[in-house]
Amino acid sequence: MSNVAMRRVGLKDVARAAGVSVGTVSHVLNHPERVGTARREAVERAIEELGFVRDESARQLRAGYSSTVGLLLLDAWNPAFAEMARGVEDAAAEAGMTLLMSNSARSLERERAALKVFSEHRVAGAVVVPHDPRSQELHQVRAGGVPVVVLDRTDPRDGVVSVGVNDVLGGRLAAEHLLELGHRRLAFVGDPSLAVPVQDRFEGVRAAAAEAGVELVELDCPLSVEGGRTAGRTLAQMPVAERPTAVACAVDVVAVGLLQELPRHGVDVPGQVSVLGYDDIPLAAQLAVPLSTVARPHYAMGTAAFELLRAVVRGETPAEPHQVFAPTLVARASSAPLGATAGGE
Amino acid sequence: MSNVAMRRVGLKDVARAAGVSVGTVSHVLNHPERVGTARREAVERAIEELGFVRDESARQLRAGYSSTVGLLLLDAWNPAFAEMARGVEDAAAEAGMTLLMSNSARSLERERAALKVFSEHRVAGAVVVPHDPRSQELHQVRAGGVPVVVLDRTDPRDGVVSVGVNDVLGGRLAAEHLLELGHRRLAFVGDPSLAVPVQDRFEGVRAAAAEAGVELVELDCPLSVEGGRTAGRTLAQMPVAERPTAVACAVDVVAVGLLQELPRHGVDVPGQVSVLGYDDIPLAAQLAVPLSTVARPHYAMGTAAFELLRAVVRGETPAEPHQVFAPTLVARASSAPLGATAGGE
DNA sequence: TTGAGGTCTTGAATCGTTTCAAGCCGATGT
DNA sequence: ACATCGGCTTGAAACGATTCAAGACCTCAA
Repeated sequence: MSNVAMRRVGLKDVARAAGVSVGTVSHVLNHPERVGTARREAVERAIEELGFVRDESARQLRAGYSSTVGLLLLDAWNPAFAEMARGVEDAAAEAGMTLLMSNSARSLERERAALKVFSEHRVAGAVVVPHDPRSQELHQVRAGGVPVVVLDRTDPRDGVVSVGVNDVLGGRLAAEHLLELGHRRLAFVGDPSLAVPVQDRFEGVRAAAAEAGVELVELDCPLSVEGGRTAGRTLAQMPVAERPTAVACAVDVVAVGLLQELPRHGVDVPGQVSVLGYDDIPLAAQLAVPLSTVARPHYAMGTAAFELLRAVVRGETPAEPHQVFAPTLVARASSAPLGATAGGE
Repeated sequence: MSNVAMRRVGLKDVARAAGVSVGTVSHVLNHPERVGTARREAVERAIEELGFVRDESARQLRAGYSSTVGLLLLDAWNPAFAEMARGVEDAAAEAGMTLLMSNSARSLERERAALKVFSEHRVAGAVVVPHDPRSQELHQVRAGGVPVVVLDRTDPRDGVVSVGVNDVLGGRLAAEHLLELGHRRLAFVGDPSLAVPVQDRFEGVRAAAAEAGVELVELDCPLSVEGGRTAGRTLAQMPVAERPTAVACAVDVVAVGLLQELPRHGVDVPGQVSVLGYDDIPLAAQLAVPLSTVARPHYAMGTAAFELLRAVVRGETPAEPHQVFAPTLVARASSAPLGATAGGE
C-alpha cells in the first residue's frame, strides 16, 4: 500500500489471495458464466482489494487479438477532419473498442511512422485518411495483415474499402448554383494539385462551366485562411471588368480568408463578388456574412468508415466496398444573383 | 506471399532466414552496435525481405516499459482543447513517443473507461484534462503506477503535477478592461458550477467588480454557442435601464452565440453592449465583430504538460510542479467605451 | 451402490520478445 | 605455447496473461 516500489499485482497474486488457481481468475475476467458464484465473488473481492489491473500486452500476446483500432488523420485540427474523427470516435466507443489516434500533419514521414505504430501494436484495423490512397506504405500495412478503410479518398481499382464523397458532383453543384444566379465569370480558388478531393471539386466546377460555355479562372493558393487572404488581395486588385463575379473555393477555410480580405479592399460580398465555400464547417454559418457552401456529411462519414471497418475485421467483404456520400448545396448569404447591388462601382 | 492465412513472421523466422539465433536478431533491433557488421546486414536483409514487424505487445511484456503516453481530453472538438492537444501531440512526436488519445466528452463514464484503458496498456504516463482533479479514478491510476500530469486544472494540495492558467487573474483582466471603458453595470455569462476554471474566472470578475463597487449580474447558461444564444435573448429582453452595458463570457463560444443573437434583437455590439470572450479561439478574430477576449496560451500549455510528464516519467520531481500560465487581454472590436454610440434606443 | 453426465477447477503449455550469463574464437602479450 | 582478454553469439529463462485437455466433485437415475 505504502511501498512505492511494490511489484504490480498480477493474476497470480489475485489467485493466491482468493485461494484459487490462476486459470479461475482468468475465467472470471473472460467467461464469468463458467465460474461458480462463491469463487467468482471471492475473486472479484480480491481484484478489488488488490487493485488488480489486467496487463493488456500479455493478454494480447497470448490471445492474439486486440480491440484497438487505429485512426490516422491528415489534419486533426481542421474542423472538417475533426468532425470525421468525432464520428469514428463515437462509433468506436459505442462498440467498446479503443482508438489509437494519430495525425500525419500532411507529412509523409509522420504518416509512415504512424502506420508502423499501428502494425507494431497489431491493431484490429485502421481508418486512414491517406496522403495518397495507392501509397506503398498503405499497402504494406494491409499486406502485414491490418485491414484498412480509406476515408475521404477513393480508389476503385484495388481491393481497398473506402468511404468518400462525390466531390465532382459537389463541384458541379457549386458551379451550377453560381450559374443559376446569373454569373458568367467564375473563379476556382484553391490548389487542385494538393489533394485528390480538391482536384475532383475543380473537375466538377470546370465541367459545369464548360457546358455553360462560361469563363473560369483558376487561382491557386494554400488551403488555409491565410491562403484565402492572399487570394482575396489578388482578386481585389483585378480590374472590375475582368474580375470574376463569383468564386468557388476548394474549402471553407479559404472562403473565410476571402471573406475577410475582400471587404477590406472595398469589394462587397455578395454585392460585387459571390463567394462559395466547400465543407460546411460549423463556423460557416456564423460568419459576418454567413457562408454559402457545399456541405459534406463528415460525421456520418466517420461512423460509416468505422462500421465498414468492423465488417472487414470480422472477415466479411462488404457488399458495397466503396461508400460514396452525396454533397448538398447550402445557400446562405455570401452568394447572390448577379447585379443585385451590381456593378457597384 | 500469396497465402492469405500465412502466419505472421516472427523473430524466429528472421533468425532462420539469416542463419543466426533469435538473440542476435533482437540485438540488431535494440543494440545494433553489439552486432558484427556481416551478420547485422544479413539480418537487416532478412527483415526487409520477410517484411518482419516487431510485435509491440511481446516487446512490452518482456521489456516492461512502453513509449506510449495517454492523452485524455474533455472535449476534443472544442477549439481550445484541440489547440492544447496539438501541443501535446507535436511534443510527443518530437520525443518519438506515441499518443493514445481519448476523449471523455464530459462523461464520467467515458473518462473512467479511458483511464482504465491507459492503465491496462501500461502507458508510460498520461496527460489528463479531468472533470474533477481530485476524482477517485485519477488517483487510482496514479496508485496503479501511471504518472499523471493534470492539464488546465490545478490542485495544489496533493502531489499531482499540473499545468494551468491563472483564470482568476484572467477574470480580473476582463472586468478591469470593461471598467476602464467606463461600464458600471456588468454581467458574467456562463455557469461557474460547470468547471473549476470557469469558477475561477467568475471569481476574478466578481472581485474586481466588488472592489470598484459596481453591480454584477450572473447569467447562467451552457458553455456552447447555443447557450450563448439563449443568454443573448434573455439579455435583449431586459429593460434598457437595467440591462448590463458589458458582459464577460465564460468562454469564447458563448460570446459567439451572444454576438449572433444580440444584433438580431436590435441590440448593437459594441454600441449598446460590450461583449468579452475568454480563450481566444482562432475564430475569435474572424467574426463579424472581431471579439475582444482573454487569451490563454493553449498550445504552449500542451507542450509544457508533455515536458513535465517526461520529467515525471524519468523519475524526477519537477522543481515547479504546478506550472501556471498568465492570460492576456486582447482588445478587438466587440468592446468599446460606454456611450460611444450610447443610449442608442 | 454404481455409473453416467454434468458442472467447476486446475495445471501446464504457449504467445513473441528481451536479456543475462555463459561460450566461443581469434588476437595479443609474455 | 599458454594464459588472458574482449568482442560476438547463443540458448534458455523470464514477462503475465489465455486456453485446453484433463481431473475433481456432485447429482441423479438405475
